[in-house]
Amino acid sequence: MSNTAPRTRIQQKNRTAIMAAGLEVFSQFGFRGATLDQIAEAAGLSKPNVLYYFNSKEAIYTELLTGLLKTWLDPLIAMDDKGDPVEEILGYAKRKLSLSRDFPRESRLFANEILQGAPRISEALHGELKDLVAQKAEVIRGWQAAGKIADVDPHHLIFSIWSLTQHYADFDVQVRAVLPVEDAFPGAEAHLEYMLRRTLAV
Amino acid sequence: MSNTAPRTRIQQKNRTAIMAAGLEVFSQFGFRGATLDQIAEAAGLSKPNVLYYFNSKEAIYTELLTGLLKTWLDPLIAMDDKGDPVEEILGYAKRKLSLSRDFPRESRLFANEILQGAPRISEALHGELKDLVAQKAEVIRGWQAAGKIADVDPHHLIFSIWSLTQHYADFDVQVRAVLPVEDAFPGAEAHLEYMLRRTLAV
DNA sequence: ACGTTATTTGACCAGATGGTAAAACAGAGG
DNA sequence: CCTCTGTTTTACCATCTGGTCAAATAACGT
Repeated sequence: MSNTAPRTRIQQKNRTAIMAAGLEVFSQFGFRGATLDQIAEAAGLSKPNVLYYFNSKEAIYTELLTGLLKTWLDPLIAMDDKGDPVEEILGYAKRKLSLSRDFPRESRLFANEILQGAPRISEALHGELKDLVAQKAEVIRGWQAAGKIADVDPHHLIFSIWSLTQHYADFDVQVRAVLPVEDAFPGAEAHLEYMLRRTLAV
Repeated sequence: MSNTAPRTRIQQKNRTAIMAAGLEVFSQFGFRGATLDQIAEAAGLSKPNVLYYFNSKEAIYTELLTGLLKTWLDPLIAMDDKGDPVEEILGYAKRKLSLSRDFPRESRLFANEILQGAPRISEALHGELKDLVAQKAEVIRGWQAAGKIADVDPHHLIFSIWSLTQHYADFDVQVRAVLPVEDAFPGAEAHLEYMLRRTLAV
């Protein structure tokens, strides 16, 4: 029943509700810490009813995860080797930061999976992700060879963008606890832009 | 039995073994995902024997967590307002990166706790941590007023150091999957130093 | 060697957890 | 009204989980 094409309207609705509930619960407790009862309650369904739409707890989780990966890679894919180097990299970083602002639970779900050793996604990490990063690292090296940006290690540059942006979603409660202002994102974006412009300047 | 002062040598040994096992298991699965059986097995003890030394699963966890917090704050405490600003900040960042290299499980345990909403440590976040950061932010503002470093938001500067350094411990499997070299840390340190020097330069 | 204390074990328990089976129910088409 | 398909519920199960208890065993001081 966990196929891709939902038939009826009610299936559509309930599958969506379960996915939303799963996102909420898995992102907070990780795969092992989350329970079907929690998910069922959050979705407003009974547990067996949830299992009518998804074969298992794991089916919900993996479907969430794979759906996520695409969203997570898209901003990097959009980085264009024909654009202005600094603006392309900055644009990528800002898109990534927007993801943290608009989809914090998705970010935390992903973070949880990686933290726990990525048992259900390591294949994609060694495949899709590695390839994409390698390809974009080449683009960055091209820009560096042309003298357009400073000579920093492309992989670590990408890591630094990941970490700087995801931090505001994944460590949200810490940021909130420490920061004297309500909304962290305006300051975060300004700081991110400043750091990156300075780092990339030739 | 979860007091601070272990009496006999055998208590010392077993409590240490349990803490080590707890660190291993909790850092991988988070509090809810970890089980006493896993911890007991990792410690080479029976489950009731573990509970002879610690009253509960939670007792192990909280003792780990509080012990950790100190280790985590020390590098920031050591940042001296009387030293050279750039070198002080860089020194802090490097000490933090060393923690990620030498104590990755501790970092992941902490990350797991924050990710899951920090239910058992939010008090410390709003107290000790917030105060310490506020105090060091003042130090940084002092350096900026004296024209020694660039005018970046002190809080976000600290966040960026946290995220850049912890990334290599918390997202270890991702870094390993993507990076074409074995050891990420030499490159990470060089990149971190480069970024920070450029960011802080007046 | 002996009694006392510290440690370890095996048996056990109540509740939670992922999952199943079958019956009850709802809705659409004839 | 009836049947067929899709949906939901009730009752249930095996296993796991955190934790307890009392008995067995090891250490230790004398």
